Amino acid sequence: MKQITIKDVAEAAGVSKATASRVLSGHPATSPEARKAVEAAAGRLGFRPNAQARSLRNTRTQTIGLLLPDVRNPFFGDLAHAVEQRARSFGYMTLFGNANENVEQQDEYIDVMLSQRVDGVIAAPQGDGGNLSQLLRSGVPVVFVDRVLDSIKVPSVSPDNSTGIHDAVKHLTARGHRRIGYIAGPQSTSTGRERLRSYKEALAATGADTDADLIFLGDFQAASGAEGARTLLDLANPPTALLAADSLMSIGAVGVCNERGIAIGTDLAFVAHDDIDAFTLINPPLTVIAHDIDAMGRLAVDMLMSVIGGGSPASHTIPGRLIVRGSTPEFEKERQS
Amino acid sequence: MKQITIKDVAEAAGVSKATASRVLSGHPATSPEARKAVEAAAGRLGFRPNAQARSLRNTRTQTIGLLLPDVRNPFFGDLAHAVEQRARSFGYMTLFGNANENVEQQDEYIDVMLSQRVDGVIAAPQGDGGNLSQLLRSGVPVVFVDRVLDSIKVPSVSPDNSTGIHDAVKHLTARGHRRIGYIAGPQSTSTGRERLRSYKEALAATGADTDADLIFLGDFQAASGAEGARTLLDLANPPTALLAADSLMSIGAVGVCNERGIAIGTDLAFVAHDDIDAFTLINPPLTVIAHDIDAMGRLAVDMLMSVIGGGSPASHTIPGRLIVRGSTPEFEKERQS
DNA sequence: CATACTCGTGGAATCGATTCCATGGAATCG
DNA sequence: CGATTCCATGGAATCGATTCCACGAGTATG
Repeated sequence: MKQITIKDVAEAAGVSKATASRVLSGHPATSPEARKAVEAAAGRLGFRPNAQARSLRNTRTQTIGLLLPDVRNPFFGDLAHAVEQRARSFGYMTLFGNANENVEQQDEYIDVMLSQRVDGVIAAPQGDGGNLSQLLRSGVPVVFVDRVLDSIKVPSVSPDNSTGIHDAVKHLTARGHRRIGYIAGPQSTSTGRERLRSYKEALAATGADTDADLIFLGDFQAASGAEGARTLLDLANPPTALLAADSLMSIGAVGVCNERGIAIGTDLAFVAHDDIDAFTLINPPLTVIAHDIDAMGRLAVDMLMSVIGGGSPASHTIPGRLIVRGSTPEFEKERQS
Repeated sequence: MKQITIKDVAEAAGVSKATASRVLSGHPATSPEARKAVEAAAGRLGFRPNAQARSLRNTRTQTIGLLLPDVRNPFFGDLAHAVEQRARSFGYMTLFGNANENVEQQDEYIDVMLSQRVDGVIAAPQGDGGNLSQLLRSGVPVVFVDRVLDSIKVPSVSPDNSTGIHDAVKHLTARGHRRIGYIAGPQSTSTGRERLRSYKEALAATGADTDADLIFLGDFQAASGAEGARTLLDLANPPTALLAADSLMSIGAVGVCNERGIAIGTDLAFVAHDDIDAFTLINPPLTVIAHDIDAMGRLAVDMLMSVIGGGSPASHTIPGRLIVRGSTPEFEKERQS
C-alpha cells in the first residue's frame, strides 16, 4: 500500500509542496484559500506526515527514551506510567527500554535510543561503564531517576532513602523490637547503599542490636528476598522484625513467611518498601516506606524538558514516608500470647 | 554537539560515503583494507547511524507498536514485558502506547505510530471506530491480543475464556456453593462478553442459582471491583462465592473484603483472574484462572512477524487453567464452623 | 508617481544513509 | 596477447518534509 506524501496532498490541493507544508505546520504566511484546499486534501487522503523525514530535517524527534531495570516491578511500572503520561502532555512519545536488570540489554537500548535520536533520556542507571558513558558524552539531555551515579553529575530525581528508614526503625524499637533484620539492595546501586547506611545509622541511634548477621545482601529481585528471609529466620537468634529494601524483595520475603506458616503481624513484624496495591491486600496489610512515585515521574519529565530547553535544573529528592499498618505489632504482645 | 555522520566516517577512513555505507551494512563487495579503515574510523568517532535517515530510504523502521489499555495492570505489564523481549530477539524495538482505557488516547497513539511508520502493531483494541479503522485500512500489519473485534478479521491471540470459568464454577459447586457472584468485565470487550457468557453457561450446566442479581457489570478497573463486591455482599441473600473477571477487579474486591473483615477462604470463597504474584501472598493464597501470559506475548510477536513477512497466520487461543489454592473452601465447612 | 515594504508562493537545497550506475583496474579465458 | 568478466569504488539520485531564497502582486509612504 502506497503511503500518501505531502506531494500528493499538494497536487490534490493544486499548490506546491512548500505551501502545503506551511499550511500543515501552521506557518502564518498562508492564504485562507490555500489553507482550506490543503486541509481538505489532507483530510480526504488521510495524510500522515512521515516522522522520519520530518525529524531528519529538524533535529527534533519529539521522543524521549525511558530506560528502566524492569517494567514488571510494580514500582517501575507505576513510574513508567507517570513518565509516559507527563511526557504525553508535552507532546512527546516515550520509547521504553527494559534493561531486565542487565547491563548488556541496557547497552543495547542506549544504542538504539541514540540511533533513534531521542531528544532526551530518563534512566535508572545500572553500572557506570559501557554505553552509559557514551550516552553522557553524546550530549543528549539525560536525567537520572531513582538511582544516581556518584561519579557523574547529571540532574536527578531520587527517593529520600533516609527519613523513611529512620522512622521505620524508630517505630519498630518503640514497639519493643531490638533485633531487626534487614534485606538490603545491591551495593552497586546508590539506592541500595544509602538505604543500608540509613539502616545502620538508625540502629545506632536507637540502640537496637547491630549484629552483622542481621543484614542480608539481596539484589532487588523477588528470589533474593525469599533467600534473605530464609537466611535471617534460620539464625540461631532470629530477628523479631524484618525490613526489606524494595517491593520485589518484600514479595519474596512475605512468600517465605506464608510458606513457613509464620504469621506476619503476629509472629513477626514486617516493613516493606513502596506503597504497592498488593501490600494492602495482605492480611494484615503491610506497613511500608512509601515515596510518591507519580511525583517522581512527573518531576523527572519536567526536569528533562528543562534540560532540553537549555536549563540545568537542580536535583530533587522525593520525601519518604512511613505508613503504619497492621504488620508491625508490639513485640511484648507477641511474647505474652 | 555535532552528530557524527557517515560522511565524517568516510573522510576519516579516506573512502567515499558509498563504500563506508557498504562496509557498515555488511555488503560483501568491500575490500579488506576499506573494511578495516572504515571500521576503525567508525569506532574511533563513535559513529551511530541515524535511524531516521536510514528508514527514510528503506521503508523498514525495525520498530513495532504495542497498544495496551494500561501498563499498571499486572496482566498487561507482564504482556508488555513478554512482547518486548520477544520483539527484541527479532531485532525490533517496541514503541509502547498506554491508552489508559481511553479511546481518545488510543487514537492519539495510533496516530503517532502511523507517523512513526512502525512496521507493525500489536493491540488490545478498545471500541472499533476512530483511528482504529484507519490503522486497519492503512495496510500496516496488525495483530490483536487479549481482545478481539468481531467486525474485523485480523489475526489474534486471545485467552480461552470458557474452560477456566467452567472449571471454576464446577469446582465451586462441587464444594457446595450454589450462589456464585460474578463481577463481570465491560460488555464492550470480547473478553468481557465471552467470560460472562461462559459463567452463565456454567451455572446452567451445574444447576447453581442464576439470579440476575448475582451479576455485577464492572469495567476491568480496581474501583469497579470494589463496588461490585460491595453490591453483591449487600444482597439480601448474598453469594457464598465470588468470581471476578480480571486481576484489577479482583484486587478491588479483595480490598473490600478486608475492609469489612470478611475472611476470604473462611467466610467467602473467591476466584480471581490471572496468576499474579500478589495473589499468592494473600493469606490464604487465591484460587485463580490463569493464562500463560508469556506465551500470549511471544505468539503475538511471532504472528506479527509472519504478517510482516507476507503470511496470514491463523488466530490462536491460549488455554485457561484453574489453579486451586486456599481461597475456595467447602461451603459445608463454613456452616459447621 | 516612484520607492519601499509586506505577503503569499513556488523552486531548489537540505537533512543522512542507501543504492543504482558507470568506471577503471585486475583477473581469467580462449 | 586481446577480450571478457569480476569486483571494489565513487558520483549521483533517492526517500519525504522543511525552509531559504527569489519573485511578483499588492499596499503604503514620501
